[in-house]
Amino acid sequence: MSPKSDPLRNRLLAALPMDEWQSWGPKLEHVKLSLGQVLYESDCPQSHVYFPANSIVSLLYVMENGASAEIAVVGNEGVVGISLFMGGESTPSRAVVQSAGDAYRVKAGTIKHAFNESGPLLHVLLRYTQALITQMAQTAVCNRHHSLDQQLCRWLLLSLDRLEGSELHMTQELIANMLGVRREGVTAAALKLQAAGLIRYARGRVHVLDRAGLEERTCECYGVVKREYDRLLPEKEAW
Amino acid sequence: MSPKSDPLRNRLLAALPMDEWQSWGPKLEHVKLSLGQVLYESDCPQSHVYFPANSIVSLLYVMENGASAEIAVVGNEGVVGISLFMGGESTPSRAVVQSAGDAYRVKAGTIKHAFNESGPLLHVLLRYTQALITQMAQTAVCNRHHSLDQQLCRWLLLSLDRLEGSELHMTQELIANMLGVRREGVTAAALKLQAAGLIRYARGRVHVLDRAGLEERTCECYGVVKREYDRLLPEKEAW
DNA sequence: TGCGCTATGTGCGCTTTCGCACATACGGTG
DNA sequence: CACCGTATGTGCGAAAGCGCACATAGCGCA
Repeated sequence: MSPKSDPLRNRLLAALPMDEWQSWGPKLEHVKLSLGQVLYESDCPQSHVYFPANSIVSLLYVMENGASAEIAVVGNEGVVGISLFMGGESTPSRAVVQSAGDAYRVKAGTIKHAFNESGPLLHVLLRYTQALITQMAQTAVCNRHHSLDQQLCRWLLLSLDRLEGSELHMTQELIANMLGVRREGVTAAALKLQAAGLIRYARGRVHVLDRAGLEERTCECYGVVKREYDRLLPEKEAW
Repeated sequence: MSPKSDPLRNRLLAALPMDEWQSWGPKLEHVKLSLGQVLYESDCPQSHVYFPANSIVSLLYVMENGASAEIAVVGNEGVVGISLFMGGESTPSRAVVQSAGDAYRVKAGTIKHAFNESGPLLHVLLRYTQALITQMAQTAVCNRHHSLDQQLCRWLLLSLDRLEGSELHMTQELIANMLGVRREGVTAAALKLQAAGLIRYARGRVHVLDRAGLEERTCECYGVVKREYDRLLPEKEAW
């Protein structure tokens, strides 16, 4: 096998024990990735997982207005298309080739089959992990592009979704810590929300009066995260 | 079982099929989480995975200067301590209780044992996923707290690590897209780096002249991500 | 050789957020 | 009920980044 077509150039593949190679080797397809090529589109079913050799792939989130932010980079240390084995099938981000080169890929069905043999707990946890990853990615995007006001709305809604009732026990100081901003900034944003009649608060208690109003005022990030959680972790159905 | 001590309040646990309950039920320990309680500390071995019932836990990254940013929130839809089943054992973030309440936990050894039965490919991919997650988390932190100059250094280094040689084919426009900033901002930052003799560039080609210089100028985020990748995906050793 | 496209450099006013200093106000404790 | 600690409100000037407009400059192709 010539070095140019050696799957071992990918470190994940290289890490597989010899006996695994018996089965995985024949399933790998060598492909050339060209600059700008899109390996998967946001929310679309993915056909393969890609193991880059000397290419680089960017995972990026494209916002409704077209602006974008990179969430992560993948090179020969990794794999593109984790949602296929995480169980979610797709993700709300796009994978674009940032540096042309070689890669190896495996069909979606093949990789999924390998994981379907594992237990139910595994599947539950992996699906959850994918939702969590979406939340992290969206946090990064939101930090970059959206106003403190919008981020506060997002934060309130995400917290509210995880609580019974409509009251949060949380000082502005604490919220500022969570969002990574100044306490004064949170004060200013909270004042606006209160003036708009969306919340009411005092000394470490925040009452959400108008949930729909918050949803209107927040950025798309909240919805993206919410929908991913709902999609990946539905209320009851058997997964 | 009274509602107050019902593990089914956690949606992940609720999603397990009945026959799984036979084995997992007895391994769950009911615990009260109090406000501010730290479930695990950055880079420390984690003793349990926690399934929140009506409590909320924040995952946050604490920077060297003490400033912090929340990476994600976990409530009854999730689990705290994914690194235990991802294979990394620890993560560079901290888990803090944001809203007191009940949770159920399982000993680290128990959960790890359940996963050790699965195949090597699974383990490789899960470990990689954890590294990727760290990169996303750090992106979020970096977007919030660090200057464009530092972020450009981080980006160049992360890309360089994934390439042979010291040249990047990438216009400033493209880099701006990746970082989610204006092209002019990248121009300004690149000029500074060039003036400092760290890089040289022209029309879509960037030569890195002084890698150590970039590492000095970038924020801690690069190092955090790099070390996590090195730790989770070592060059050769059998995992 | 010269034209045109694309990449890069620059100026300017605006907005958001920061850092700091300090004012106010609620509420639990003695 | 008075006090004090903590929570919240406010007013600066400074800095970073944005949006826009436009200037310059290198490379490829006719």
